[in-house]
Amino acid sequence: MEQTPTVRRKPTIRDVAAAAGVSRGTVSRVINGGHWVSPDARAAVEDAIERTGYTANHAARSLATGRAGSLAFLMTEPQHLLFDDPTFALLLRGAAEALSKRQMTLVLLIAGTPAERANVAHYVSAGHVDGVLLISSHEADPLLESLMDAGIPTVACGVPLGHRSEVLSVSVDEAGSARTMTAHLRAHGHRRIAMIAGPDDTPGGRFRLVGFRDEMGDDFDPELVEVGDYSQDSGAAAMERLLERAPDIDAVFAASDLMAAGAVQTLRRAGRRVPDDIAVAGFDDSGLAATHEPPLTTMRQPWEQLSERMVTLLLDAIDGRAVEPVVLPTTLVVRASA
Amino acid sequence: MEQTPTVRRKPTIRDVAAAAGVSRGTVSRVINGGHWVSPDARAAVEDAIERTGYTANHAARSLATGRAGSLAFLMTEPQHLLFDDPTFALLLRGAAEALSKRQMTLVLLIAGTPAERANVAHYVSAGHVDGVLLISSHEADPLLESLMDAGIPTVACGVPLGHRSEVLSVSVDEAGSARTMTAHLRAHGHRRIAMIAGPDDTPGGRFRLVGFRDEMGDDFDPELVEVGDYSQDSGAAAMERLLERAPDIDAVFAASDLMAAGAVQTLRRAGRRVPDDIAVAGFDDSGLAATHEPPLTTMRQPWEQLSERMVTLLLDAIDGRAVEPVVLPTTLVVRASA
DNA sequence: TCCCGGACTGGGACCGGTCACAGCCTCCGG
DNA sequence: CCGGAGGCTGTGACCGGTCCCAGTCCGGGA
Repeated sequence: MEQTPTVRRKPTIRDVAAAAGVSRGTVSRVINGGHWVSPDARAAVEDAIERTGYTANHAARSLATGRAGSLAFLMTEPQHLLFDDPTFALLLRGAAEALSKRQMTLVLLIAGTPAERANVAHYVSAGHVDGVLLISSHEADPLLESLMDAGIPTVACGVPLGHRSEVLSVSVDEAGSARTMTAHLRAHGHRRIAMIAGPDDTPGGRFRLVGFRDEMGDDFDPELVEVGDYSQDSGAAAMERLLERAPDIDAVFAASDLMAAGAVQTLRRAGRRVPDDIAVAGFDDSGLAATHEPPLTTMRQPWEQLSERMVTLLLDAIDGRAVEPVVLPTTLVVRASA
Repeated sequence: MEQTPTVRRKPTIRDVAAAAGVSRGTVSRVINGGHWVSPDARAAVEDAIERTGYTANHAARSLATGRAGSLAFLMTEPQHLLFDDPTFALLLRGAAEALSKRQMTLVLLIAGTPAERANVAHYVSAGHVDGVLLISSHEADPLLESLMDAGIPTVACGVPLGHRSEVLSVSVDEAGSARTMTAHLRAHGHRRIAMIAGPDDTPGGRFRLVGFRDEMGDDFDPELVEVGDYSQDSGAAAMERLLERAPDIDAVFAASDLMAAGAVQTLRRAGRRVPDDIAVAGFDDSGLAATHEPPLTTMRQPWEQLSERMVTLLLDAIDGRAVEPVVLPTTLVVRASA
């Protein structure tokens, strides 16, 4: 008789039970906290787990408990932003770490194309994930709407515009942050302050502009506002338009560090020195702000907190605990550019 | 009698079967390709799926088939690289898209701390994923070793150093690329060419230097080599050391765009103009190369192909098809800096 | 007319866990 | 000596699919 090669199967909970001389139930109890288990049994099971090299089967557990043990990190921005904008990476990393602490995992979903967007809700319902971390939604995003209709626990990054108010979100105080930065610029004697705002259909685009306008008060001049899409190129282009229209501006507040970098690029080409001739301020305190030439004065978003709070909020919502949107403060970081 | 709120359960395959008037087996067959199913039955099932809003339960399928339907994107670099280096984002996005085409998902794993690294192999065995895309391994990485020991299909990005040769990988022709760039610099009349190499325990660090040295031939001067860790700061620091040691260099070849950017920063501070006084070349053609001031001459890595090939290679390995490591070509992108 | 094979279908067993319940033992109070 | 309460344990049912085998139906060749 020939010896079968014995393709050693992965040990299951039954193997562990047999090895420990107890039942499946007891093993399960030990694995999940271990209440109502005698010290002897617990020791035997732990020993058996060690000996057999047992690892719980995730799919089986998922099936039995009805929970996936993972969350989706859903990005809906057009592609170029993902690999240009360092803030996404910050959020992603933070979320992954927050989850790994909890023995859960992050599933990355990119819904850039309309086709991809269309089946995200469907896909998410398939039980892949317990909830969704929605990154950067534009106004009245149908995707968010369909997630909510499907009853999928969702937490947005930034207050989603144009939705029923119950949408959960973690955001920063956009308007207040913009007021702080504007006040900083005014305190340094700048009067002709321009703003390169973000898209009006994003919270950062809309409310940072609101804060800027409020703080400027009577000095606010709509001529000095241009809009970009947060990218460096759009900042450079906006700066060109501003310079053409109002060559006398003495400060620029951009709604993202990338746009600020673009503005500096344009200004340099135009022969203006930063900050001597014109001050430039950004927003985000993304990685590039500190290494930029000159280093950017900016509003620091609390990235670690943002992702951590998004995760806790979402998990609370999933577990049915009482939850409400979170607003975090930002801090002014003064560097050389303004 | 009170009306129970009817918490409508998600429809299962049995509900569909009942609605279509067929058996579970037939429904399952329709879902999976639909061979050996009569046109009538197929139509009835498809209609029933539509009506009931059925979505396959991923965990159940996973349990029955023994496949997770997802791959891990495992990053082992120290944290700061993730959010500084845009190349990671490129790979990540490419991999996510390649998988979404195949109805699979990407699970993001970050094993930065030793503790995290320690249980990755254990974790991966839990059945979360079918295989691992390993990003950026340093020499003789014990993590890779334990993944291989555990029999987990793994594909590395870049040829892992210090391992048995059977490790699957997708990489670019590092040495050849470096020769191409070096030849380009020499063709433009540069003779005192310095190199800012990557860490010697990474393939990009080691083999790009090899290519540089080979191409330089007798003109190679070990004095003109400095090592960075691919980050912008390290490039700036390396450039400082080079300038101090050999003020007469007329070109610098950095093993990453970020380090090239750092070098330009240092050169600018030192009052040297790029490219007039000194040429600077990078590597990667990451997003920043084109928008950099001046735009960077660099070697373009075929990012989309890299991630796509990593995924196909890994899936082939998982399915037990014959596979071997892949090496892709790079292309020289000439911009203003060199 | 019978038999056979191919197309199609139904249903039991199974994947590896969790959960709820029943049962056991032991100890204590009445 | 009995009843009962706790602490602990074992077991059957179940989660929602897939797989595979047995069976039905039907048409065509002998």
